Amino acid sequence: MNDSVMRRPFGKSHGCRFGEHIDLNDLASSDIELLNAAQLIRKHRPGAYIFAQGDEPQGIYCVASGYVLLGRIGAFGDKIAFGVVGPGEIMGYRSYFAGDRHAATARALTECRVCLIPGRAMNRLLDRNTTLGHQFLATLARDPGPPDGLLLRAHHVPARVRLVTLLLILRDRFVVTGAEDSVEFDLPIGRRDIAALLAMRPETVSRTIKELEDDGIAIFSDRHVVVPYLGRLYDIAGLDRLN
Amino acid sequence: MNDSVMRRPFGKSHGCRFGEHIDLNDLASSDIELLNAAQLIRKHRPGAYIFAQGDEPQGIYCVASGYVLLGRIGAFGDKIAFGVVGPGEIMGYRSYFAGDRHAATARALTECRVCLIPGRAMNRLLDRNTTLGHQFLATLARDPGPPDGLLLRAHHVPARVRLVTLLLILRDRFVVTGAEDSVEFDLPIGRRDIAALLAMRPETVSRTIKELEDDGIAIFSDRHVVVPYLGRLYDIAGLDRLN
DNA sequence: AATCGAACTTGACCAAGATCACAGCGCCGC
DNA sequence: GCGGCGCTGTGATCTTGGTCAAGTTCGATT
Repeated sequence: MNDSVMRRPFGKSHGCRFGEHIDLNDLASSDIELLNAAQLIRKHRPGAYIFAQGDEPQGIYCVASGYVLLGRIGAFGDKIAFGVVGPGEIMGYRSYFAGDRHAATARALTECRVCLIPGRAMNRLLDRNTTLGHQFLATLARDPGPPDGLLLRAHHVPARVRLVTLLLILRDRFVVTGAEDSVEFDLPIGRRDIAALLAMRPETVSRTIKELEDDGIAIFSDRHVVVPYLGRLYDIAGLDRLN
Repeated sequence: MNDSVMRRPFGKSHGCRFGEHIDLNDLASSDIELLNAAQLIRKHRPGAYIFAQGDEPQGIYCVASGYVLLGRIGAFGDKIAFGVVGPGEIMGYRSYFAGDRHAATARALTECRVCLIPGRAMNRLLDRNTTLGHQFLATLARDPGPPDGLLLRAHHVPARVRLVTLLLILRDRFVVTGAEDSVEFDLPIGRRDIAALLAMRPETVSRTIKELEDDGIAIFSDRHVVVPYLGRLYDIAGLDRLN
């Protein structure tokens, strides 16, 4: 990758509008100077990686020109793209603010120029300027972010795994007895709501519960659940692929 | 609903910890007084609605005790629950910060006490206290939020609808010609990436494209797309159910 | 030109889960 | 008690889209 690095004055002219909801006009000129001094603009050719899943976030990226594809690799090795970022839009901010490693990979779709606002500069701006903070809150709140949790998985992951995952979540909250490796708890919701939570039909919930009972993984009496070997739940939720 | 309203001093003791990532210890005592004065605590019985999809957000809710089920009704009338909120956790903040109406419905699962921090007080706190702002940024960044967009729909919505939705999204960005009701544009990505975006297989993309062509809805030549009647795309993406 | 390979298409088959239909069952009001 | 209603379990069938296995096209490399 012969991506080149260069500096350019910050302003509306070069395309870094910072997305729809963030308006640089709200920045004081001293803030804009800070941006100018701190930003790094890089040029990428199609296919180049701008950042990759697992990387430590360096700051916030803003696409000046061209298009970028966001994707991620799920817990099961499923590759999924979930967004296209175009001129004037920002990316990478979710992981940055969360303080986690990047949950997504950004790959140049076309030739493109991307500028990076280093985290240090970003934080200084946010402390000076509460309006900018409000705008970022709004931007984050509107952006659904990378698909994760039950939902994405819902697509490729069998019903049994989804159900077991839900059991693990509810276990924490509604435990009755927690001896050794076995657990006993009460579901706060009926089959109907379980079905809704897992995006499937009540009938399928019934059948899947029966499967779990047949396999000795959990015993259900109405809303009461007994799990003899908690480890098995983790096995199923973690990586099935085998069974 | 005989949900009662009452006031209580704000502090760690009554369970309003504001979620994992937000620590009220960071607030100055004057800020805490502000919270005490502004908050409204309500008691709800199981099944009661705390807020409903489409409501105008009043502020941010914090569950003091009990459990709340979050759900939403999709564009197609599909009811889906997507989370359970327990003691010390906050909810409703996404819509509040986004400035949109609530995208979800919160229903009491058990008897519960929920306190509401009105928006006005919230904003004042945020302006005084940039640390709190950072904490909310982190909270928002970590919270996947209500499932929406292509992904949730992916589950119940047929491949054809997902593909058409993608076409509508890409149309905006890559238009070549935009006469009257017909459009012509170039896809920035290949079939493989389309498949990844829509969480399906390249084979299925091919087949679905063929269907669309057979139905005269769009004509594909490699990456070039011609849509004679744009309205039809909206029909398919908006509410199929008929076809 | 010959070949290789990547991206795409097409067809046959299969499996998971949705749908439809119906039967228990508990609960509530009368 | 009786009758209805909503939730739940069970069975039969169907549809969607994933999987596997060949082709096809096209561009790049030698």
